[in-house]
Amino acid sequence: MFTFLPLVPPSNSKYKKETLSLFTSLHSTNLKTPDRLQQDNNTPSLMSKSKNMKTPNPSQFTSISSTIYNDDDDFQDPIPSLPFTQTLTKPTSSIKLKPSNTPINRPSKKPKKTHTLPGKENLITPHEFDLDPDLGLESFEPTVLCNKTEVGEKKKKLTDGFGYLSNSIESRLSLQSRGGCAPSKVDGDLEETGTTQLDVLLDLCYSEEEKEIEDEDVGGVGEIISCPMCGSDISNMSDEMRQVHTNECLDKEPIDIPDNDHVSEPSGQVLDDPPNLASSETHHVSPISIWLQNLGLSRYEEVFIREEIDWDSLKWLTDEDLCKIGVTALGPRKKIVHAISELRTESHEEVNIPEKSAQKESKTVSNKLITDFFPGFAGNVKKSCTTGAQAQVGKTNSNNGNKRSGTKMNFSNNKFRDTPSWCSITGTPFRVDAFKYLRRDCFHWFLTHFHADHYGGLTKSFCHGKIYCSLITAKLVNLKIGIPWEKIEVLPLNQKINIAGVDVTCFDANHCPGAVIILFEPPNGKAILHTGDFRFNEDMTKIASLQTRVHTLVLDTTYCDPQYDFPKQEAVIQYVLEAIQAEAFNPKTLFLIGSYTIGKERVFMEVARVLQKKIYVTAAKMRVLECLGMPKEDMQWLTLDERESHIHVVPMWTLANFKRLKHVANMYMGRYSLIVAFSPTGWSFSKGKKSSPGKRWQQGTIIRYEVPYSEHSSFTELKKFVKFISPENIIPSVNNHGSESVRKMVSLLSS
DNA sequence: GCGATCAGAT
DNA sequence: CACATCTGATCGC
Repeated sequence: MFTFLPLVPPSNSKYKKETLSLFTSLHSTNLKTPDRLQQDNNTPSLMSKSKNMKTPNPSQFTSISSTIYNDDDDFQDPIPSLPFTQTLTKPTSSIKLKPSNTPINRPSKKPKKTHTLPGKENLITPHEFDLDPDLGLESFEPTVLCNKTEVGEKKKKLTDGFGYLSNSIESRLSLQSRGGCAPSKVDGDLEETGTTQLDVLLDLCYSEEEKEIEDEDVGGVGEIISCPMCGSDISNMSDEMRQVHTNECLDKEPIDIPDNDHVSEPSGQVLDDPPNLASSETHHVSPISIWLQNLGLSRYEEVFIREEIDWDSLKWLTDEDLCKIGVTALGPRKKIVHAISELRTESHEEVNIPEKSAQKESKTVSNKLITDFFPGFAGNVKKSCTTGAQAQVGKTNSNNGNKRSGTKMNFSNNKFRDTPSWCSITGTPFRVDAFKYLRRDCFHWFLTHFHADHYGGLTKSFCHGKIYCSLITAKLVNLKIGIPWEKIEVLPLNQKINIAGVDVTCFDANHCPGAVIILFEPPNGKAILHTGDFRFNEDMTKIASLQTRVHTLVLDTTYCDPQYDFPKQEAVIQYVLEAIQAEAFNPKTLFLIGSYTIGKERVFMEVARVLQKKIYVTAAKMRVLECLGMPKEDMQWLTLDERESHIHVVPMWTLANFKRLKHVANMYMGRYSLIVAFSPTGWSFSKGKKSSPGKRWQQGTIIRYEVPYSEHSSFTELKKFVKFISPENIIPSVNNHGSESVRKMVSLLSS
C-alpha cells in the first residue's frame, strides 16, 4: 500500500515552540498524524517516483503549469513583462528560500515624516493642510509617527508565525489599557452623522478652507472657525473632525446648494433630485448635465440639450430613443439605460410607499426589519444613509431600508453611488473597504484585508490619501496592485494608535492572512467596531480592548443564518488529511488543493506539515506567500518545482467543476492516473445536513471533495461574538441574506 | 495598447 | 444561496 514518506525528519519541535499561531497549536494539539504515515516506508513513494521521472525541460514545465492552472490569471505575475525565463531559471533541484524579491522592506525606506505641515504639500493634499498646526497636527502626525516607529520594531513580531492569526499572548500583553475617551468637543449628536453626503458643500468648505490655509500657511492660527451650518465654534477640532461635524449639520439641515460650480463637480457627490437640481438650473446647469457627468458621459450633454430632454422625460427614454438621438455606442447606451431604469425604480417606490401596495409594502417592511431589530439603528441608518447606504442598488446593498424621502439618485456607476453605511465610520473621517466609493472628501482609507470584494476599486493610481492596513495586507497591496508604499500606512496589531484624532486599534480577524478587525474610538465616545471579514474564535473574548463599550458593530454577516453551521477549521483539515490518505492507494495520484489569492493557507500548510510532504505552488503564489511572514520552517514545505510534489496548490476556480478538472487530467495524462481535488469553501454543506465534514464527488478518475472550510464566522459564532460585544447597533456588512436572517439572529440573541 | 471599469459568469 | 474571483466588452488616455 502506498504511504507518504516523510521528506524531512519530523523534528519540528523548534518551530512549534516559536510559532504562537493557531496554525501550530492546531498542528500540535488537534491534528493527529495519521498512523499509517509513520509506517511502511518500503513502499515506493510518489516522491521517489517523481524524482525518477524524466525531467521536463524548463519550457515544458512552464507551459504545463501555467496552462493547467491558469497561472496567468490570479496567481499571475504582477509584472507582466517579467520574462518566464526568470521563473524558469530558478533553481529547481534544490529549493532554497530565496530572500524575497518583493520589496517588503520598503516601508522603512519611507522617510519618517516630521512636522511638515507648513510645506508645499499642505496645499497639494487637502488632508495635510487640514491639520490644524496646533491641534490637528498634534493629534495626528506625532501620534502616528510615534506609533509607527514601534510598528517597525514590531514588524518582526507581527509576522512571526502567521502574524495574521495570532492573537498571540505576546501581542496581547502589549495591549495598551484603554484610556477613557477624550471628552468630545463637538456636540453630542456627532455620532449621528453620515459622512459623505453633500460633497458639494464640502467642496465649498474645502475651497474656502484652502484659501484660509493658503493665507495662514505660515502658521497663522487663532482665528475662530465656525461651522458653516450651525455656527458653533469648531476651531478646536482638527479639520477632519470639522468636516465630520459639518457633515452632520448638513444631514440635520438639508440646505440648498448655493453654487453650481460645485454642483457640477463630478467627484461623485450625491445630488438631490429635483429640488437641488432645480436650484442649480437657475445657474444654467441642467440636472441632466450633472447626471451625465456623474455617469462619466458628459460628452452626450450636447445631445440631450439639443433634444431638449428634461428631467422628467429622461426617465422614460428607451434604448431605442437613445439610439435615435445619437447615443449609438453600446456601452454608454447601456449605462444610460441602466441609470434611467434606476431613476424610474426610485420614483416608482416613492409613489408606492404611501399607497402601501402589497408588494411594495412587503419590500419596505423587509427592508426595515434590520433596523427595527436594532434599537437605534434605524435612526442611524437614516442619517448615515443620507450620505451613505441610501442609494445603494444591486447586491452590495439592500440592507438600507430607509430612503430619505427618495430624493437621491441612483447611479449605475458604482463609483458614484453613495457610500454604504458599513463603509463609513460615523464620527470619524474614515472609510473602510470603500474603494469602490472613492471620494475626495476622505483621506483615510482603511482596508481590512486583501480580498477582491474589499479592495475592489483600488488601483495603483489611487490618489485619495492614505491606505491603512495591516503589514501583510500592505505588502499584498503593494505587490499585486502596485500601490506605492508612500500611500500606505501600516497598522500594528493589538496596539492603539491615533489617527486624525481618533483612536484606532486592530486585531487579528482570523480570516485570511493580514485580515483585521478594527476598533475605532472617536472623540464622541461612540466606539465602532468594524469586523471586516472575520471568523470568531474564543480568544477574541480575551482581548481587553474589545471589552469596552461598543456603540456600533459593523458585522460580517456572510453566514448570518442558522442554517450555516460548519465545523471548526481543525476538523475540516483533519478530514482533508484523512481523505488524502484514503485516496493515496494509487501512487499516480495528483492532489489539488484550491486556494484564493490569499486564504485557505492553513489547509495546504497543515497537509504539508502533518504529512511531511512538499507542496507545489506557482511562482506568483509563492510571492504572495512570501508576504505572509511565515517562518522558514513552514516555507520549507513549499516548492516551485512541480516535480517535487504531487500535491499542488491551485486557484479555486481550477477546481470549480469537473470540466476544468478534466482539463487538468488531460494535461497530466500518463503522469497521473487519478486526480483528487479539494475545494475548501464555506458553502459546501447542504442546507439540511449540519456540519458534514465534506462531500465527495467522483467522475471517472477524478475525485472532487468539497470541504466546508470557512474563513467566516458560522451563525453560532456570530451569535457568540455579538453577545460578547453587545453593541447598541449593528450594521451588517454583507447583505446577501437580507434582513430576515439578521432579524433571526437578533431574535435569537435577545432570547 | 494598456489600464480601468462593469456586467455577467462560475 | 453566492465564497472570491474570472471573463470579456468597452472606454479613456
